[in-house]
Amino acid sequence: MADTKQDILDLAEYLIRSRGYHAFSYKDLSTPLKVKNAAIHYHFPAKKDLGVAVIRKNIEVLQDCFANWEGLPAREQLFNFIEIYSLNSRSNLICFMGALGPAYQSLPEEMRAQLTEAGLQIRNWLKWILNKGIEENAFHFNETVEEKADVIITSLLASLILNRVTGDQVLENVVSLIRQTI
Amino acid sequence: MADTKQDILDLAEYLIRSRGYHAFSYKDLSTPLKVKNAAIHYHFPAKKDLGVAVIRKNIEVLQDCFANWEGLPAREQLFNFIEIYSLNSRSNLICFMGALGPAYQSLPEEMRAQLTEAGLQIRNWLKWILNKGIEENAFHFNETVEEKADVIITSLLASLILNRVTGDQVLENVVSLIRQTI
DNA sequence: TGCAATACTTACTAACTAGTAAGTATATTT
DNA sequence: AAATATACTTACTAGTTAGTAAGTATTGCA
Repeated sequence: MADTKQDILDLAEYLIRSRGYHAFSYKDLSTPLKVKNAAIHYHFPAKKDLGVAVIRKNIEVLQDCFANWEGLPAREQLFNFIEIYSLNSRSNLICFMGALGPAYQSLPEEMRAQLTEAGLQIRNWLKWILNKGIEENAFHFNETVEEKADVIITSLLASLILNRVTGDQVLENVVSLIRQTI
Repeated sequence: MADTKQDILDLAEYLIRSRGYHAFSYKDLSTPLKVKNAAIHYHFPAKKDLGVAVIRKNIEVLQDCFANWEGLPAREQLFNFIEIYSLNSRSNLICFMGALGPAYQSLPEEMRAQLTEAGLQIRNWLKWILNKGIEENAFHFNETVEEKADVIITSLLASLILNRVTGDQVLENVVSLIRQTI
């Protein structure tokens, strides 16, 4: 038996991350999955439940990554994190934060709360890994970890967006600069 | 006589930059402006015409800025450019590229073309001003101008997005780092 | 064997969407 | 004064949207 719920969630994530939350409908899910729209409402009563589930899934995947990297040198962990964006770029997907963040003010409250939590978690992990790298004498930058963390997260996030708009070089340039200035 | 067309365009820009292209309707324009939806179709026959007009307006405003700054030292021009983002942040607006870029694949072809053109123009100006600053001995960075330009534009763009999601410090941190590493 | 839970489908709706055709008031030009 | 252009309104539509109530087939369990 096919896991319809998982299929719905995976396709919803793909649609959100390639078109945006407001640019896909239940039909965009039901037609390719060959189910009726009521089947989607059975698993996710409202569209916002689908949105929340997609954000939660992304948070959990990230947390699993962070947990699996535990013990690795800070430099390696940071480069693994950056590699996620390169993989996204190759499959022409932007990250969930880049897809949903711009529409923040038009999102249901539950989605906004999850998005804020996700953003804080990623930022906190980045600050933590930068501090760890400083302690390990692996990173040598003069700015504060808050400044460095915010530049890394923002430039990676927007690179995926601009890659689609102006071409494929943006992420490569950004990754190259981060590697040189860390 | 009120300039309805300009009012429509201004409100459409506000709605796109606070909610996104797919999250506003003709009703969101007609109700506050106290006109009927047909009045909007009179000035902008299709929704995509409104989208194209908003992008074009933003391109022209930017080009006017660049023209007005001509003659100023590169450092001052770059800081003026950064100041635009601080102003946007204070009025809780993201830039048109941050609002429309994530939905790129779901936008009408005419809008995509304008968006790509806008992205290339901004990137080219940034590269040009960075080169100018190097010639003036005002900038001292070791990376390529392409890398530096891409990090500046992406981190500013995404700072406005993350400021809304996680709080108000992101843009300040990013601006501080850019100023230190230029 | 019967009961209940799970995972749907069928069939529907109310609200909203962008968009249009035809009419009207006002200002401008000839 | 008549004709024309501008800037709308009125009144409508076809299609889409998320969402629901009721029915059904299948599975696992007591």
